[in-house]
Amino acid sequence: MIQVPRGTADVLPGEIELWQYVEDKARDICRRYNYLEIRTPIFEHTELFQRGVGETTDIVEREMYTFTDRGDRSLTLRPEGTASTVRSYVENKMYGAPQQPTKLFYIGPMFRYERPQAGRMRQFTQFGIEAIGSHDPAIDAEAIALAMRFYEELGLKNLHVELNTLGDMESRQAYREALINHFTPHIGEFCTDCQSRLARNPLRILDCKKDARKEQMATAPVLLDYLNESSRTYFERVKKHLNDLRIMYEVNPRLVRGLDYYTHTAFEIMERGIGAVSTICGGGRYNGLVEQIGGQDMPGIGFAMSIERVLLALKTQGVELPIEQSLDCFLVSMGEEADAKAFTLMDTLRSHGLSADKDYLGRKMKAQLKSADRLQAKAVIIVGEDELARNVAVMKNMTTGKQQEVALDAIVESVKQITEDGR
RNA sequence: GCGGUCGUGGCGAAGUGGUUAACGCAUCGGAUUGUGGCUCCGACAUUCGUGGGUUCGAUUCCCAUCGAUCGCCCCA
Repeated sequence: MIQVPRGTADVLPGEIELWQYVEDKARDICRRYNYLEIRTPIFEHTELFQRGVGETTDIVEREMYTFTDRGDRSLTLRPEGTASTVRSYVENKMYGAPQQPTKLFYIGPMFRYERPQAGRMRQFTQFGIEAIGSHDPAIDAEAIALAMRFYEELGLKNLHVELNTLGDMESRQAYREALINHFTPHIGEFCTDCQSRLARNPLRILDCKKDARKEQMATAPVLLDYLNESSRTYFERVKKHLNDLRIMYEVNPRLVRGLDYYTHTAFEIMERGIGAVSTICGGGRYNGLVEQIGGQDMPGIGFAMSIERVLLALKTQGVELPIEQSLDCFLVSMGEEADAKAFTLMDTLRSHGLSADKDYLGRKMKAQLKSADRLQAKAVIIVGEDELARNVAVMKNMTTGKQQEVALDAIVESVKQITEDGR
């Protein structure tokens, strides 16, 4: 038997309704915050991610689905959405549009070659936003507010925002060097992971659980001391805007996001209980990225969240989304002629906007009623030979169980009456 | 990339080196010859992820492989 590839999954009827609800909610929230949807290709030139995400990141070093096409081009299934969005922004000269900043959102599949576990798939779906072209700290706060409102309206609780600043490029660079100088003399005592982090991303060493008690950890330089004045005030203003919006957050100086392009604001939204991974949303500011990808020097901020993890969080929190799926009308028929009549009646109902179905397995009346019940049909129309002869049908209200004869040319109204009663 | 656990009908789940692989749910049929949700009766795996090995014999033991799951790394 051929199975789905590892780390991928089918979303079947019964679950797809949850996806649709969550995606509809995302689109509605974005509409209110005036972010417009963009769809970019699912694969891009490999170079885009190498430059955009960063050569030394785990994503680029070991997680990309890269292949060569028949034209000998190196292409990669997108591992995240920001690089593609920024590429499109530059390529389509969106910076020239009259309305700035450019505020975009996307929902779509991303791909990373990893060992699957709870909340981590090789193909997963991200909902993300990007605001490109503004230095205003308020827009950083807006991004976080948008995400939080989205969760709130879905019914998620007990989320917390972790916030940090990485400073501008200058501050970040200075801090990075300070860390390297600090750890290098003792790196032999650290775990192998940390040893590799030293060159790649020394900020990550601070995050290590194994080496957390080492003396060098306690004495390590603190990022705050390396922030220049403008980076510091920027962070203060982001926090003030969040306070103004009454969004609770916790400053976590150890929050270091893995992608190379982040500057200034970095944040994660966490939810305990969806497995080993509790980050439901991650984002931050990327002031160097647009230029890195070949555009002008334009600031940007965005976040991405995985729909899979949102769904997991909803499940672990026991949130019931208001999804109703029921059929307006099920047609039950006995005999060949009546069956043909039911078929055309059904078509009439459908043409009037009602949902309707019938049996196609030649089953008995009892079984047909059972189908109607299982489909949660609000109304059932029963047509047999003698009703047919008199141009009527039995109209049954499945909620009350009551039934009465109705003229065939009045069934649309009759079904509508029943479906509207149910509301 | 590393480590743990697991893989029996549509789903859940027992089981044993030896000639019939429990049970529950679901499904279908009947009791109820034109009426659902309850009840009762009946039907439903030549087969135990796949491939190979050990054995007189394997679903049960061994190896490999694929997959699931949990954790590490990292991330959404």
